[in-house]
Amino acid sequence: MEHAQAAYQRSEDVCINDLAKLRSVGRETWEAGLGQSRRHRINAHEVLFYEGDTAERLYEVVSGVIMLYKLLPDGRRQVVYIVREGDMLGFSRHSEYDCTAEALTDTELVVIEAREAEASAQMQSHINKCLLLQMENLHEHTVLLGRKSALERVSTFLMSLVPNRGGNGCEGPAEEGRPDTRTVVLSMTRQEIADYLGLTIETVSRVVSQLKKRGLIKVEKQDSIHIANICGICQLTGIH
Amino acid sequence: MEHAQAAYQRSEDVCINDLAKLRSVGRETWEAGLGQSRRHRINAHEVLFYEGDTAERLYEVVSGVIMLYKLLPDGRRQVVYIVREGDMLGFSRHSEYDCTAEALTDTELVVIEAREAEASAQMQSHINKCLLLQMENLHEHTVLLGRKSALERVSTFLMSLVPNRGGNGCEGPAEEGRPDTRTVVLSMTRQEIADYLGLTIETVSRVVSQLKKRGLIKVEKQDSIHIANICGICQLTGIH
DNA sequence: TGGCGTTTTTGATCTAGATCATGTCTAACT
DNA sequence: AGTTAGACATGATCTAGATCAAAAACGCCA
Repeated sequence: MEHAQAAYQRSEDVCINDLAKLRSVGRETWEAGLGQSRRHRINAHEVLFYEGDTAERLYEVVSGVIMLYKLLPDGRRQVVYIVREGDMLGFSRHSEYDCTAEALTDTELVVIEAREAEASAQMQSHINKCLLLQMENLHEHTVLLGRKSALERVSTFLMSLVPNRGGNGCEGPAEEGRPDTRTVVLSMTRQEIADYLGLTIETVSRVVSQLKKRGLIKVEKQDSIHIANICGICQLTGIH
Repeated sequence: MEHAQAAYQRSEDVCINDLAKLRSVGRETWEAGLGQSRRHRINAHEVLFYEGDTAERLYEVVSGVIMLYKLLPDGRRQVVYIVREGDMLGFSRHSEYDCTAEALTDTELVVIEAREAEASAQMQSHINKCLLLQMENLHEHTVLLGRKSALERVSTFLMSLVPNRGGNGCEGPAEEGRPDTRTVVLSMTRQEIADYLGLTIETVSRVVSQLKKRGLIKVEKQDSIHIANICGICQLTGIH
């Protein structure tokens, strides 16, 4: 299973929860088929829509990162999904969004009117592929939240930022001797990471410190982590 | 938001994470359009497919309950979804199932060849609706796993078995004076519930005992719980 | 109806991670 | 370069839920 889908992920810089396959039926294809396709830009920390808003539009992320979260009435927050380039958001089963969508970075989006999306078969097929991707990612994240330790959660999160590595389609380290290394940009604060991983900010911070002390990572900027030993982190994700 | 979808849920015995709307484009409609549509029956605790199996078929649950779960290599298990009547399973982004599907009760299924499903527009639309439903349920469950206490998790689980109550579309108790009461069938062992809620079997058992002591529920059989005060349980779900 | 394996409940103890409390770093301004 | 507010790290303590260990209840078949 580990290497089963390597064929889909040969391109370059494809993350685990990423989109090589989506791209093959991506924007270029369906955008032409739409009557009008508008673009929209939002800045980091702006809200695109709130949970409960009337769901009239879908969005595809052209560049940037968006988080979807839900709040409990007492203020507890859970980030339920991270939407990256090529992925979509704004799906709704009835008339309202079930999550709030907030930009983690400056973001460029394609706006798709829900009415129009329903009419286009190509669009429907694209939506379908995005939904299947999101389902798989959510299943994986459910395991993380239900059964993994803090160390495993943070390690899994770091691995999810390394293209072509960890979980399905892992290519293993490059040839012998090459350093098994990569710098990843988090584009999330410790609080946002905590709310994504079902932890507190302090626990996230402590795990990061522990990985640093073990020499597995180096914190370059708050937002940017150099992974000194990718396989080492991967061993801590709980999937081995 | 609370009462927004009441219109969809008027029929009778429709659970929160249930399917009033799906039924309107349900089996009757698309089954006729398929070349052949086979039925399949499996017994409680039989496995329909394993994680990693080649994904050639979709299934719709006609009667019974199926759980989808994932295992970590050391044996930890997380139940990621419960598939009930009218809902579908067997979705896959590439060639393999990402979860194991095991029957909780004796189950009757409609079998749909993946190739055929792709060809039928009606089927596609039905699949799409199921995916949207599952996404919403997964988002909700993500909040439960990431942020809710054991008491809140078990209460939420119980409420999910009460038709038309809890969360969206809650109708509130019947008229004044009517007992706010219902017997629900779990169709899951304590271990399966624990693996669904991200708890241990002992914690589930203790919370159930606590609810019993508080007079909110009565355990009729191991598998069957009488909720003596539905609103009382709902108050414990964390969503108020 | 009685025996037995399985599931569930209950109790005692332990611990990972939360919570509470400071201290330190960073980055954006003067 | 110096100031400052927000983000991050670290330390001390607490606790919800896990773990370990029996006991009790269930349900099944002879």
